[in-house]
Amino acid sequence: MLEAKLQEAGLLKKLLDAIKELVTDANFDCNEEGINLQAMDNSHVALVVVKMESTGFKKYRCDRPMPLGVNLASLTKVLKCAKDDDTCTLKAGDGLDSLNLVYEAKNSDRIAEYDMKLMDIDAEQLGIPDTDYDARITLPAAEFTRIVKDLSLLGESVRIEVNKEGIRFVSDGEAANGSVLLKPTDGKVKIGDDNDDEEEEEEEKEDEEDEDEDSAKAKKKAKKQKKVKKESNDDVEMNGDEENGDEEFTAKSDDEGEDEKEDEEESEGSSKKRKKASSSKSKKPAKKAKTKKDDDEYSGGVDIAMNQHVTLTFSLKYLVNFSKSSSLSDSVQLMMSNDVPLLVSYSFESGYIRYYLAPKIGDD
Amino acid sequence: MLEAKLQEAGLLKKLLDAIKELVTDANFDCNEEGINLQAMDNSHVALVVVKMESTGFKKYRCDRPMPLGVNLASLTKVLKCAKDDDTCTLKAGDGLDSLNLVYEAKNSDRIAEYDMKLMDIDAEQLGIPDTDYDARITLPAAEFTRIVKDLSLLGESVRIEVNKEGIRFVSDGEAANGSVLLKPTDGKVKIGDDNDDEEEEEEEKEDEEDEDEDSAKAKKKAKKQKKVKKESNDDVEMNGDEENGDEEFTAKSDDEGEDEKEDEEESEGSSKKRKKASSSKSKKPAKKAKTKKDDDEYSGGVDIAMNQHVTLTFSLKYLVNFSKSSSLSDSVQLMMSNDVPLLVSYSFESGYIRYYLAPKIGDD
DNA sequence: GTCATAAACG
DNA sequence: CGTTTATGAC
Repeated sequence: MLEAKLQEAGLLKKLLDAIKELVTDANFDCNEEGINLQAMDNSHVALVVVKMESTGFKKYRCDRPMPLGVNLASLTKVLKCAKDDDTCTLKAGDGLDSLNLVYEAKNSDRIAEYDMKLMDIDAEQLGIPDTDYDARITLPAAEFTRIVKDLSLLGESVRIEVNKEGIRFVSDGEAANGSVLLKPTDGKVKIGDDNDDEEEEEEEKEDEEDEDEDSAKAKKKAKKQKKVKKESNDDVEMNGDEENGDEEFTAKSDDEGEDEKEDEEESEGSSKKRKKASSSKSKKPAKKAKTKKDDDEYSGGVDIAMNQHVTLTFSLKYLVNFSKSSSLSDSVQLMMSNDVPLLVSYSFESGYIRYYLAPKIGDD
Repeated sequence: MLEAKLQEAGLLKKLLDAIKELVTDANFDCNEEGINLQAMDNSHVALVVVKMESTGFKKYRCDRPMPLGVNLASLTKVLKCAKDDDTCTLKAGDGLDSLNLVYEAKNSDRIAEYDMKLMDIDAEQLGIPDTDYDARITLPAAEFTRIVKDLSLLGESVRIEVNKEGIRFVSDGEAANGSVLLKPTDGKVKIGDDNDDEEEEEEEKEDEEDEDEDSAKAKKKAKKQKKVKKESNDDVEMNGDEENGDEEFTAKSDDEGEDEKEDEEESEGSSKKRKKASSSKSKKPAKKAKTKKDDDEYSGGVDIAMNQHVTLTFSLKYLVNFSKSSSLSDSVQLMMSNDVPLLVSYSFESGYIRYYLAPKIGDD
């Protein structure tokens, strides 16, 4: 049995607005820790992951894991019937095939109740590799939206380049080419170990990257992990030691709604520190508090950390779609490594929405 | 000859916006008391009645009754040429087949003049029964709009239930069912005689409703009439004694533009008080002042008075259409009796727009 | 306010 | 089936 009371229906509305054009049906996997959603987009090109932690709810109770198969168009309609500041209580019985939503207006006698049919969705859950990203960029969500929208007017794709200058978005179109460069607000691209206090190391890194990246990386790994974790502004880890770090999503057949955690458990064994850091992300109150703090404190600037130059090309159509999530957060993080899917992450209080998009091959 | 000067062209614009999608052509029946419009919607399911009392005009003169046959699309176009705060003077000559409109900007030398062709409309005037409604609900117009729009996302029809809890709107759709309950703002559904000062009678009523409604009603009729009239916040009578109360519209062949008044004269004879109250509504300055006062004073709450439980089902499409009139008033009144057309009424200074909609039979 | 899509109409 | 019209997105 699930009973989850959200203080503001608006959060759910925004989440659905963000994903409903990408995904038609998806399981809301509810368990005691919260609600997770994971789905490939309709054309099976992008992966959407939503997490709403139980602590983000005013009331939360879920006795046992329940995958709630939802048609997102239906849920969107039902949520349209809520005002943003209504409270929203989700209820689902163990054996029932419907989701009950109750909206209560803040200071009013209006109570609206909806019952939405659920469906069985054959969820091919994907294992999300816990990638070592070579570049992490935090920028204002509105800035990202603006850039991808602008460039989408010119061409189909955008090449994103991260180097010590900053991050550059380049689109070549029929009629015009466009290039947008964002420099880090503090003027410094945090290089290598993500530590801008050690300037000499920064220099060292720059040289290495252009010649012998792998050895440089290997050499710095252990240090990087700690430092990135310690000072980064975000929930997404920039580095890890797993050998599967650069692989694409691997299909899994289970349906247990704790995929991310399980992935970590399955694939990790080499680094105790990483494992701890990684799983704390999805469970520990300490981490949640940090997320909230980050959002509240986000200053509107551009922050760039990288281990090596990254250049990737993506379909703008998808990035534009992802950028709809900017209603959920002031900032967005881009995580990139060469030849690895881009991770676009919007964090909100007690949760996040993340998108993974495979790069185009070649440089079309 | 008609000459009617409206202080604000905006009023006419709003009225046309409200009905132009429901009705294509209609007679503006002008007489010395004002301008009335009465028309079935294009699919002959709903009835629209508009009244603009002469006192609502800055200048008003109409020597003899004139039905002005107007294509509403044309009039809408012509009215688009006026600014909302322009004055608008309507002129029509006795023998002429056109309507002259003059717009004068408030503090300007701009005078615009339009002539619109009139047409002969074979108006089958309908006699509107002066129904005894068993439930009267006053609610914020925006709330009503919101509810019917929301529910129209889910299904075609809405079942409206009025009972001592409040008013409930229920829609069953393919993907989801919805139910919105509005409780009266003061917490009390005024039951039976509409008098909430007599609590013990309220209790008594509640019991009666569930068992022997007719006798209870009969017993209380005389008192109800007075009290409802006295304290109700609206222009629409909730109760009356006529035997034609529960009949549907009856077609009339005349075309004289004073239908409502004539109806009253024709059908009433039993209750002097009612007649007086009813006709004063459309004529006396005292009543107009009250209407205005009501609008000004409307507090935004939900007020419910009922004699017995009412449950009716309506097509949401029409209710959504009706709710476009909310630009004309902050509040809307719903008047309902079982098996009788719903009356939806928006009052504005010196006039109103009303819609009648027959309930669906069965409960589909 | 304009545009694009979706429903309604002929 | 094409046209027209209403409604929602930008």
